[in-house]
Amino acid sequence: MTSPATVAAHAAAPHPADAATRLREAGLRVTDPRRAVVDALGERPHASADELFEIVARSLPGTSLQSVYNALGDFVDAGLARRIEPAGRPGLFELRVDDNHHHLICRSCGAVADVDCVVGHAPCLTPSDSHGFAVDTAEVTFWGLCGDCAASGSTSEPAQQEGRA
Amino acid sequence: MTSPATVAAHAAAPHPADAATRLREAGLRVTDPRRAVVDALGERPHASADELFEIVARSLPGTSLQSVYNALGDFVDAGLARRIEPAGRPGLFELRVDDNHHHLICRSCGAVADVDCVVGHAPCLTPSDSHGFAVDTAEVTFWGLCGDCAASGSTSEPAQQEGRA
DNA sequence: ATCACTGTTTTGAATGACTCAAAACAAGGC
DNA sequence: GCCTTGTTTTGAGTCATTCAAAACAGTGAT
Repeated sequence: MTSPATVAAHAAAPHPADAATRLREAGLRVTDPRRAVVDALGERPHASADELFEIVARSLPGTSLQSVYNALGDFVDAGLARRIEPAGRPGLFELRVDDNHHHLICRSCGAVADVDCVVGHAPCLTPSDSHGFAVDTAEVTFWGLCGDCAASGSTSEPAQQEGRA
Repeated sequence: MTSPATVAAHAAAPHPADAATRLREAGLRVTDPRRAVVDALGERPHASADELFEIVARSLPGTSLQSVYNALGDFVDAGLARRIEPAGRPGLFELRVDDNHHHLICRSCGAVADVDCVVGHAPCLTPSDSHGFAVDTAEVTFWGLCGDCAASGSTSEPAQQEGRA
């Protein structure tokens, strides 16, 4: 975590670079588990460590859950991934880090969808009274029911389901 | 008490009623632990179950942490309290439930302050693309440094500190 | 290509914040 | 004051995550 070269100027690849390149650009060593985690994140945005672990297990059996946690922690530190923590749910990870977007979460099934922030940059909203705080981020989470759950009566199980548009 | 000056059209007492009354009004049985928890919540908004347990222990030793959790859960179910869950921190409870206000949280010491409303571009409060979701709530959390932490160099310990209202 | 240096992975255990369950107990209506 | 039903206690269990030490593997220099 104490990498001398702090934030490598990740010159924001114009298109999804492959895992190894992304890792190198973020100043991280390229290892099999890390590559697999990056790929898993690409395959499934908004996945929990556990879900990523399962995906990784398919392409790289023998990888430990701890390694997935390590990789994710390193990614977040290196600015390669972002972690969101919806109330009452395990943390979720995503690769979209360069824009200030928000999330839409289904109360019933937990599906998550991205919402673009028109403002784009960090504090897109400002409190009416900031109580002396120096605010740097406004985190916005929209709660509701996804189309499927609204259709099926909202009483569904918290089955894991990705909010595909 | 107070002069019944204007017609209080709303059922809820316009000013902080005492614990027992609040409990009864919420349809809950009045017990010592519950009364103590309501009082603790009044004394310290945005406290965790653990903190409330410590406060309760002063006025009512022998109360178990589990009872505090039970009480808080019942309060939330009864609409007497609200629970917020800032990323990376234990859940916090507050008695302000009748308005949809937001929160300002100090990254350094964890102080929390209430924000009545928010100003900014409308699209930030109503998703630009709701991906088929039926949205019912927009939760906004502002992250930053409170005045004290900003002054003392931001590198302070996560010492528990309440953002005085 | 090989080495050493240092970061990474694995294994196993530990933690914090809750939740579940059963038995003892008490609030509130009759 | 009794009875029913909800509440509190005690104790154990869970989940997501973190800590730590030893084995291991990238990477830049040789």
